[in-house]
Amino acid sequence: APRSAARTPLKQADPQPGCQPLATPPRAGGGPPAEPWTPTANLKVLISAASPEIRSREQRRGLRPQEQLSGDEDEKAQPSRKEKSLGLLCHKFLARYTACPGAAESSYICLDEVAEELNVERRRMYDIVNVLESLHMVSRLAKNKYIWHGRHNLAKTLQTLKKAGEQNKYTQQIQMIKKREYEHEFDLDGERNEEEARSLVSNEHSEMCFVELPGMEFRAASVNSRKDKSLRVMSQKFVMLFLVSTPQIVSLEVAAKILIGEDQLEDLDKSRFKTKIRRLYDIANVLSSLELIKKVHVTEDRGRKPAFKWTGPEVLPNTQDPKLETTSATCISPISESISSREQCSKNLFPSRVKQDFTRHPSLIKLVKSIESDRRKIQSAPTSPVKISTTGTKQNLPVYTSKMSQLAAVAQHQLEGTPKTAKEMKMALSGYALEHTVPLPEAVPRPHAQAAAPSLKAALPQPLGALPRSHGSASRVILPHAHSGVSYAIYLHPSQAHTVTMYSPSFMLQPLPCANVTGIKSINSKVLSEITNKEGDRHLAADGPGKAPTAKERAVVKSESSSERCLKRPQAIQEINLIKKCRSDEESLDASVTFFPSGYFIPLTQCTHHGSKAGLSNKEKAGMCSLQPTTAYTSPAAGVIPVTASELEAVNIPALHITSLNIMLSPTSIAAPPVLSNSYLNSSNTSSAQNPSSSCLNFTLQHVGLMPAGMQVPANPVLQHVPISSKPGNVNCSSENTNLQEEKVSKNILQLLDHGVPKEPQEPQPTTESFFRTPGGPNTASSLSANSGGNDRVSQGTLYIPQRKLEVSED
DNA sequence: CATTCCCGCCACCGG
DNA sequence: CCGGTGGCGGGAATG
Repeated sequence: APRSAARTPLKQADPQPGCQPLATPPRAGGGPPAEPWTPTANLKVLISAASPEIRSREQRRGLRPQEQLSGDEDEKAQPSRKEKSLGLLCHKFLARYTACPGAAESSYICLDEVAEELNVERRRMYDIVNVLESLHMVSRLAKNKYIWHGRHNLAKTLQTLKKAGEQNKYTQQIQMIKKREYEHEFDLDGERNEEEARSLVSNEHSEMCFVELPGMEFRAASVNSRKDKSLRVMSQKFVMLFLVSTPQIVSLEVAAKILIGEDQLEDLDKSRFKTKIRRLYDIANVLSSLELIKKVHVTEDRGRKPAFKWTGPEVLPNTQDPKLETTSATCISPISESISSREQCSKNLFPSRVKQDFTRHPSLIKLVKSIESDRRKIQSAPTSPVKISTTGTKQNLPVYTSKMSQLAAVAQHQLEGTPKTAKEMKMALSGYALEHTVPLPEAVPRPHAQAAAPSLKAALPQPLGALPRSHGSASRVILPHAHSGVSYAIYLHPSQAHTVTMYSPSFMLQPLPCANVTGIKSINSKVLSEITNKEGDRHLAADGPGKAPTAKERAVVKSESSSERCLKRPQAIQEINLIKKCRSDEESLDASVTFFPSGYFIPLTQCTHHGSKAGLSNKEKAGMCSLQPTTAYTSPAAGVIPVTASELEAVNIPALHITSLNIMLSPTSIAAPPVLSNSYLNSSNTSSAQNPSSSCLNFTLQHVGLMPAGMQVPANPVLQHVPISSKPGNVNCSSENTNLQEEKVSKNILQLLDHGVPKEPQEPQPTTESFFRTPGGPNTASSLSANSGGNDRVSQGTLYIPQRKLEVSED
């Protein structure tokens, strides 16, 4: 009995059209005339056309009661629910901004006005804007104002989201859920154990964080408001699901489960679930209006369930522009990030108790604080002398340039307006094309080319970029982004913030569609392949579900090529060493646990191997104490793993970015082909004998989150092999310390840099490659096919999912 | 009855 | 203390 039902039935308070315009709604009489405003208006028309009859019928009904008014003709009609739908509303909204070619003004959005024009309550506007914001199609400027960006950043955003999704292991999570379902159905109730085990393992839902783009990160301090709450975040996650799943179809049910912690028992949360679904519908409606997804029905054994299919642009891992180099990946930039020490967290949306169990590992991070203020200043001075070096990335500039420029710029390009007709093809093209084709806003000074475009695909690491300027309290993590070297920031939930990590892109192995493995048939494999072809060989590796061999081959190729441009591994190593020196030893161990390149949470259990409990406690503490000056500082290099350098190399974790420090090495080298990773995983279970390096890899993977610890590695032993710290206790501390120390650390680091660390490592290094080729290494992937057959739970590496017939019906 | 999802109360929160 | 935000869930409209 939460909120009582005070629900008064007065629903029609009405701004109703029928009545006279009270306040002069702008659109006073305008009922009938379709909105003139947009050229694209047609779309909406069509849409609305959807169910005319119903509406009409409805109308009459409505009129009857109290009428009197009908004096006039207009049939303004009553609304009919459909006409008021969010989707339609969203279309109207989009129409407004979408099509305007040059009008700069159009780029500003004033909620009130729009609400009025569209005649809807303000509340609804928030729904729309929030999801648009999650895609970075708009950003909030100030109180009632937003700026329209259109699809400019869409491609980047999607890439980022995809990456994030991969890091979150969404693919696996989905799998898991499906599996669970399956068990339920069939298996009577067979193994409960399994379930439990699973639950432990999995769930890492992580975070609640909001992924941001560099250019628009600002939210002025003041302006920035509520911590990101769900809708925004939920929307991003939802999108991530599409991007990572192979048939790009996501059912509401699954999405809801994932978005919820999913960890908890199900029963009780019926209501929670329901609410989640409701929200998803809201989001879905908006996304549909954007033509990013479309509703379909998935028919599985158990009946058909509502689902959505991604119709947006394919996300390509990256792009091209071989121009890069310039900025060579490496950059050292002083970043400062502030973590808000205090937590501002009040409540979390996702109440998962489990949360605590997870340790955060953010992708890159940074936590420093301080400089932030500078940044602000900088803003004022465009040409500020600050040399943020950021060499590579040019994005910095833009950043401070600030919104103004952006705005202006943005205003200009809006294209998009893809009219419905051409749809898909167009869509795909447009998305992509637009992105690339369209120059950034002129206003923004874009220093040279974008960062190099790694020819590799997504899998590759990207050059790290500059760091983002920080902002206020929210702690952000930056993700280096692929092309363009743009960095993205992720806002972490405050509580999690303290943990720092290094991000190494290399880790992002993509889980890759394991369709084969799972046994799920991808309906559209054809489609995929087509796409792939289309795109050119370039990106395919990542996505193609193709057969292992092929994929592999490609992967290999890629890596090679990539190697050229890659980073200088040696340097990286050196740096690392340096760091190590600096840092005190004790931490080292933990560090390994705590920080690892992937972002997001990893269950401590995994990390520690067993001693999760302790970890928990620490974690909590960490949160609380946020910053106390610690005496110890050591290095924050925390990210460094205790593993020896050589080992690291072996593992291919070469590039460590020490974000906190601001020293970033470009990861480059890595390019671990997704396929490989996959296979590797599989193989792991299978073969017990692994060479050290492999174990290392395993370890790494687990930590990273690629592999759920429990699942993949059959025996814990693996962990043991790893040279990691043997001390159990340390783990805990690390996070805490890290946090505390960051500031110091960063300083130290900087100092170091000044002194002797090579700043611009440019030479390419041959490193990574070798790793891959190493015999015994991951390459050996035999396994893909091997496992698929058995469905037993045993093979943990892969979840076996019964093949179900999946039919997608269009609607 | 089931699926969709509109509506708007009301808790927050920054100013 | 106010007004913008936006979680949230009842329950109406639709299917």
